[in-house]
Amino acid sequence: MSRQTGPKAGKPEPLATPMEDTDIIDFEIIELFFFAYRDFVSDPDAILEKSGFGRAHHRVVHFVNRNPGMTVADLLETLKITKQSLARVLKQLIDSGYIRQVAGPEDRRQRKLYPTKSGRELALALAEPQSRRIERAFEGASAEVRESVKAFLSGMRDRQKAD
Amino acid sequence: MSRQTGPKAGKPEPLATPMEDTDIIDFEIIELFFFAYRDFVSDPDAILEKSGFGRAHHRVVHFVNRNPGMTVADLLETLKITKQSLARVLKQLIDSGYIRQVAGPEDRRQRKLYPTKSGRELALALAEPQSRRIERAFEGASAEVRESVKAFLSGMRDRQKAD
DNA sequence: AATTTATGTTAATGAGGCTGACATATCTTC
DNA sequence: GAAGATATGTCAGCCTCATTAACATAAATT
Repeated sequence: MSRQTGPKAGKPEPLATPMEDTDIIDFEIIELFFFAYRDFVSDPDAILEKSGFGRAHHRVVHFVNRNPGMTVADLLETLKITKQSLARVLKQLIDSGYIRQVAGPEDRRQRKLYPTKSGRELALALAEPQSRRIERAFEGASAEVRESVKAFLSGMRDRQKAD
Repeated sequence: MSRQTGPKAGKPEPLATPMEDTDIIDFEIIELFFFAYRDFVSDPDAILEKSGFGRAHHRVVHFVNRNPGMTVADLLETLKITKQSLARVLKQLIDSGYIRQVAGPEDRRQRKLYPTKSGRELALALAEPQSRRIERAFEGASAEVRESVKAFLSGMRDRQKAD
């Protein structure tokens, strides 16, 4: 006797059929994206935990290395977090000697952010396994395929709001 | 007078040159992937906060809908989290009537997980904006391009450990 | 009968977000 | 020059979602 007693049973019946791709919903790519990102961030996570840092530190180190001289406001805009959230992480990176602040030459209220030498090294060390993973995922792919993937990833972003 | 006083200055000099793509490091795709995922999860996040749920609930609802009858152990393996982390989230989803548990027909220690009708509806509602975003990113792409992107995302995953 | 397995539960901890409120220095505007 | 706006920093408290550790229970296996 299973519980398949029909719609008369007191409790709502559980649904046994899997949710499949439909005309409108592409579950396959949703899942691929989830797994890809989960594993993509696991490499740097493993490196970071040795220094007592986390994912948040990684993001800050990455963007400051990519855009030296960016301000705190720039970073908040990029990461889409609040300044209170950033503060703790940024303070730790500055105290640990990975990032330095310099007052803006024009506007002295600004704090322009720069990596130190060890900050640059950390960013490279974190990017290295991620880059190897990307290379592996592209194994033998043509330049056209690489461009298609970049176009796809770029298309996944929010369109910037007109201000 | 800048601080460009050369290597003799007391403190380590900040590095002003941006970190560019090299032969070995592909920063461009690393960043594209970060932004794409950040925005990809922002759609369901906005829906979930209305019901007081979070990202963790989304993941559970999604996978139970995709694989009805999966066990708690299956889910832990898929999400790569601990059972204590899963417990709270799963309990809330069961109490709210989105997921049901049924003792395994062969092994009665198992709890097989199924979506209810409203659980199915929730999963679809969460997937819908993500799927629209994917469609937008693929706008006018050929079937070959879609396959290439899927192959790329799939290649980004960890290789499964042989047991 | 003893052990292993699948699951559940409780308690303490930590990372990394959030809001709100307020402080300070500096730039802009009247 | 005073007033206001802006960029940043800081304090306090809260939330979600993850962690480890320890223990409980029921059911399967040996």
